[in-house]
Amino acid sequence: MLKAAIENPTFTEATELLGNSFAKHEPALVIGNCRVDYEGRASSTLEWGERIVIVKADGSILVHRPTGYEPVNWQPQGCLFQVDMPSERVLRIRAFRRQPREIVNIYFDRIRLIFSSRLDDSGEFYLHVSEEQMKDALLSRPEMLEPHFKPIDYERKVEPGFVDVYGVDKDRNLVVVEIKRNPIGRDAVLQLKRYMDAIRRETGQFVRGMVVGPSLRKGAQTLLATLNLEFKQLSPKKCFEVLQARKTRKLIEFMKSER
Amino acid sequence: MLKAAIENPTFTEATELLGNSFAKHEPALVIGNCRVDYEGRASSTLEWGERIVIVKADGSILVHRPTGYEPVNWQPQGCLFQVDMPSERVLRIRAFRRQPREIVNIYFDRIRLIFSSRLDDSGEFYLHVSEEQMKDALLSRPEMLEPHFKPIDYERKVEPGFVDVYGVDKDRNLVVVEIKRNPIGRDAVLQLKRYMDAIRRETGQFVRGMVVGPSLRKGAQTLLATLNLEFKQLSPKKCFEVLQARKTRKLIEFMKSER
DNA sequence: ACATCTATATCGCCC
DNA sequence: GGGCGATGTAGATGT
Repeated sequence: MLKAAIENPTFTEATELLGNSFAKHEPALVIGNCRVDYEGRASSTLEWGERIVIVKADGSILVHRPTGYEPVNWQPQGCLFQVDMPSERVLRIRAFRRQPREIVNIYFDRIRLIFSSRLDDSGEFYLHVSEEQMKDALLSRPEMLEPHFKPIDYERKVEPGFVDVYGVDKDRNLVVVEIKRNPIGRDAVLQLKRYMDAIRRETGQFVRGMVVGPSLRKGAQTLLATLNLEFKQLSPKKCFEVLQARKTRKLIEFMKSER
Repeated sequence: MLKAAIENPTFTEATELLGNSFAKHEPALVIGNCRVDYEGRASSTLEWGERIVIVKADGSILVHRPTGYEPVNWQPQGCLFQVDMPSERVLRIRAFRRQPREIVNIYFDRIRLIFSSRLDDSGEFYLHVSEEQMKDALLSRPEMLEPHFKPIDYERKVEPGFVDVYGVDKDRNLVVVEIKRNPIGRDAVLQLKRYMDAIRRETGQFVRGMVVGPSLRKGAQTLLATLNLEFKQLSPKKCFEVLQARKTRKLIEFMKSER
């Protein structure tokens, strides 16, 4: 049984551990004194120094210096790794990538630490300004949609699904709003159209339709014009700020009431 | 004396090692089961899983999952670190940044490996462009040589070898260009002279000669003046930037078809 | 596969 | 410090 971590391993130990790691597509980590060559779209050399090298399960590799957010050398996922000893005193890690054809060679003359183990990471990652939260932000500040817009209802059930936000404009026209967190495509526009048709059938009134999101995708622009619908730019960032402001306002009110 | 690396440390050991590391602004590395919260321009949560955390000397921090080129959470350089134990079973690393105000909190419930040590890395990093690529860049943007310069051919065969670039200036004088990636020495100047002589014999016309490269070495300067030749400064970095514009390919294909 | 757009982009340069 | 541009950008999404 191989140990997961070895401090100051011999090159033979390191070669064995890394070879095994690459074969099993397990992540690995090497800290040591190394030199790095890159050749591909551009080419680079990095002279001797102590760095942290991370080899990942998906075939990506990162070389990190002791400072700086960005890796000094890297290879995105999908490349092939090799480990060998060009001489008794050197261990080489080779990361090869096709399309574009690029190679990163890392030569170690001293290894301080080597670690290799399966890492069990199935935890979900959430970026918090969801479509739901964007809706909350818009309800909290309806004037972000347009001046004098008044929301009547949200997540209103109609034939094909739920209307995100539903309200009236300054001329008392009904407005149906479809919110998207990501750039708006043709599908979102057609979804809005279906909701509008349902609301029009239900009320018998003229209905304005608006898609709200960070930006418009190529095809959506023309489709909007064709269907005579509108677009209002609203970024998750802006919504995040609105929600933050509301949270602090509520906190202040709460503190006042407790006083 | 603290060890640089500890496998399966207790939280007390880890807190001590990391506290020491942060105080001395030394890089540190933690591998373990953790949960991550981010709050700032946006906000995010990452649920439990095994990851690699790198804390750097300049106040940057990276949280890497076992796959993917990019860190799942991070903080750029210049933030403040804290380590503590909110409970006996949890170790927290806190990375705080002002402007924009952002916080990353990492909670570990198990630490597989911890490493902390000064890393000695003073090695230079060079981003290269080959002589060939410099030629491509010059063909792509001939005005970099001088205004109104028009290339006619490249790698043209003459008696002693291949002329890098061959063209005409705004007064229709022939121009022979010799490109070097490294500082230009006497040898490169003499090489250019031989090419010029060959072209002059071939065409019977007056020929201007120019060496192009990042800089001139001592002896080359005087030799250039003696032979009445010219030097144009052009760095590999500049060429690299031009090549990124990607106009090169089209021009070369055009010239190939015209040759 | 290729083009286009986003990013907690980061990083550098200039003002 | 703010604005703009480059990045071996990487990564996602639509064609």
